[in-house]
Amino acid sequence: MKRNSRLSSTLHILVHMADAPDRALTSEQLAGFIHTNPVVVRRTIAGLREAGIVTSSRGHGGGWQLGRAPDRISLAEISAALGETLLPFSTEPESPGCLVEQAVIAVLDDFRLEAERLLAERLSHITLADLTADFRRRYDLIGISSHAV
Amino acid sequence: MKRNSRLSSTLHILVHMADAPDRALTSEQLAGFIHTNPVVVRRTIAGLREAGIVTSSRGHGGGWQLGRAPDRISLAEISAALGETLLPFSTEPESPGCLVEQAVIAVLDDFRLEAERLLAERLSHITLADLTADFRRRYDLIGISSHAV
DNA sequence: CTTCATGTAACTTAATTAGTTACGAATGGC
DNA sequence: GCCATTCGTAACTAATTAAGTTACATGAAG
Repeated sequence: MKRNSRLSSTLHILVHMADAPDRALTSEQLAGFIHTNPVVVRRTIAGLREAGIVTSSRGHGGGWQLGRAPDRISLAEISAALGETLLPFSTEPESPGCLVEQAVIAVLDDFRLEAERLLAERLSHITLADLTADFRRRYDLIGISSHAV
Repeated sequence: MKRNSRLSSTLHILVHMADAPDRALTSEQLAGFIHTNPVVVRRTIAGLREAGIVTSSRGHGGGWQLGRAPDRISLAEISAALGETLLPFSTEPESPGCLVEQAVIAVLDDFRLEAERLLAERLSHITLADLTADFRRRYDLIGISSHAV
């Protein structure tokens, strides 16, 4: 799993879970999808469990399942549950007392606040169901073209 | 200089340059403002020179100056010249051929495209002149309150 | 009571970036 | 011409962060 791909890797995993709603998938299986380690998976999606996006169970037949219907799980919630920041830049003071820095940070924080609100709003309209629908569309297309050839 | 503070550090530097339009500031002086090394400064703002945002000159009296008026330098240009990404997540394929991944990346890239357009648009309306104005406002306020006490 | 699975701590490894040293190339003052 | 100054850049070191790994305790199912 690459450095900044926690969101896409997690979505990948979740779509697989949405695609097998009847059974629990183990961290080992999930790790296989994104070519990583079961422990990394458990660590990564631990926050999703706390947010109710997924549930986990131990022992025989245990593993991971969605906590609710895919159309009620938005990318905004997923991103937040992963603890991801939507904007990459920091605005922590490094020279407290410097008025130039204060001005810079004030403007940047204003922008950040507005931007994060905007991005979260947009992400809240994209659900896991949209992703699985897109996946199925691709799946059907491949099926058709395979027949055609 | 902290890890994700390249944008705010660069803005800090640029406001100082805008505040001294008559003379060139050396990388050493600029480094002092953000508590780092002259070489780090030169490296960081090298891209701004290529973008025409700043100019540099060597030798006696050399150093850095703004390449044009502060009200014609937007945060969008600065951010771009720094090579900063506006969104932090990666969408590079790690399992080429996996339809689930393709669906995830397609949706995420759509979002990214739209989001980057939006953020850049907003950043293009904030100029260095806005930052210096904010700085001067703070400066005057402190002056007044100092007098009052 | 054995097997399978998660939960989590602790450690190792890899990648990235800041910081540093060093030196070459311009530039301007004398 | 020569020297001080300043950038440009390469090469190296150090610090930080996140992934990967190992190990083991906990709990559930048969």
